[in-house]
Amino acid sequence: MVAKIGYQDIRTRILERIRSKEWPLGSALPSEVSLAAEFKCARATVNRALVLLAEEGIIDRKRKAGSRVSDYPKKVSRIELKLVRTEMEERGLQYECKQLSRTFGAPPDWMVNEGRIEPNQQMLFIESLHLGDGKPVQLQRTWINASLIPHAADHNFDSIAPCEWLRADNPLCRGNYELHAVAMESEVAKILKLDEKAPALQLTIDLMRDDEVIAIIKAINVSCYEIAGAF
Amino acid sequence: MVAKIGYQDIRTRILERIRSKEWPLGSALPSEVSLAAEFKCARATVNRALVLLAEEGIIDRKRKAGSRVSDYPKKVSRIELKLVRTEMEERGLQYECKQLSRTFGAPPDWMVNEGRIEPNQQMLFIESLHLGDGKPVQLQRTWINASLIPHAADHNFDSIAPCEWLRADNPLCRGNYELHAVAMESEVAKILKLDEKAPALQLTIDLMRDDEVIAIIKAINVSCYEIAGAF
DNA sequence: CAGTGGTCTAGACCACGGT
DNA sequence: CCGTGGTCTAGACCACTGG
Repeated sequence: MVAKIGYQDIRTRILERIRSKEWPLGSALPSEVSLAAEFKCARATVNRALVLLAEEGIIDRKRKAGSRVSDYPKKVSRIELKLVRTEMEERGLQYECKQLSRTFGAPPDWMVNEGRIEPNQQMLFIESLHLGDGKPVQLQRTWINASLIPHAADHNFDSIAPCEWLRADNPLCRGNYELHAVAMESEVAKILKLDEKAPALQLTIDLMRDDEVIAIIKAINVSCYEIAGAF
Repeated sequence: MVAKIGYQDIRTRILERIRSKEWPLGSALPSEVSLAAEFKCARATVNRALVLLAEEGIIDRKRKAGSRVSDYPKKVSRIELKLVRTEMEERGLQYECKQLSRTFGAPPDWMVNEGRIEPNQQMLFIESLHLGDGKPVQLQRTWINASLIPHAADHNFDSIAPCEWLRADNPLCRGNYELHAVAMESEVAKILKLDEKAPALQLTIDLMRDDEVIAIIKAINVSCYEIAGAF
């Protein structure tokens, strides 16, 4: 009895053939039926392998036309945007979050000008500092749309960060993320204990519920991002 | 005859229950068998939906223990690191790539100091500028390990960017990516026509073949990254 | 139209790991 | 131990789309 072939094995063997240029970039793969015959397994098993490869951006699939190796294989990676708390815990650092300020009023000009929100909304603004072993790691500025999340006003964000509270209050809501390199404003630099105009990664999150913005978060980060993936 | 239920439908209905807090964060889901009974479909269909949700970081699954809603749902996103060429084409801009310089020799000090490569390797260094409609968009500095990719020396990277050539030459090799915010060096700023010390996103790619570094790319970017995903 | 991928089914066996 | 998820099978029907 030969060892049974699994979808991971099929994926591996296909990858080998692509890497060895037996199946060059842009070339057509055999159909699922013929691959199943070759590997002596069910078509569903081949299908699972091919679906995986397509998700990874390595092959393109079309009905009738069949599967082919991407001529420009996408470099698709999975990125996990972790909470600062999670990152600190994974590194074994003591996590702490402090609320620095809290105000209520109209959205700031830039937010309206960038078209992120309508000017007539009332926003709860919280500035919070995240520390790892006492050292500043990230400054978060959170604007919560008080018209949509009125009960946010009842909360004190001294121990729980606004982003964590929002996540628990609105499980699984969508976010649009933008990553920018910015020069630090002097007040931010002071808080993070860095030089004025030091370069920093700034992540802007628009938190959406059915096309309505429930909150906007600006996270100014001291560290960097690391990703691993296919090239 | 009722409409047949597909795995996407099951995923949607599960998401609804999580969003409505019928199944709170951290709570256990019914087993695949009971869900299949409830939805009147095969277990494989439920399984496919649950595997999807697990990949999205929304639920955690363990044998015997069953599935439960992640207590801290991960914010997993897919990010596609596109070639500058691809990005320009998608935006309808004229893409162009110029080789600025090309030298050969030992790896630079920082590369050795950061432990990215052994000092005794010979590297081919190419500096190339990527333009969209004539405007500088990205500066790439590529070091190719000439010991591992000797035939790179035969190539002229005046029209084809080193990263594209490498990708075609080594299909599907792995890369480790790091994203940093940096202040531009004055020479770089001059080339990109920006202010000295302007903040920029710098992507560093270590290109690997079986634990050996075949190339290192530093891409200094003018633009930003945008991602969409679950919060 | 005909071949391809997309999906579902009903059943099966197995590995893992709480209890 | 034994229930759970992980996977495979053989077969089926359908939707899409290229020729």
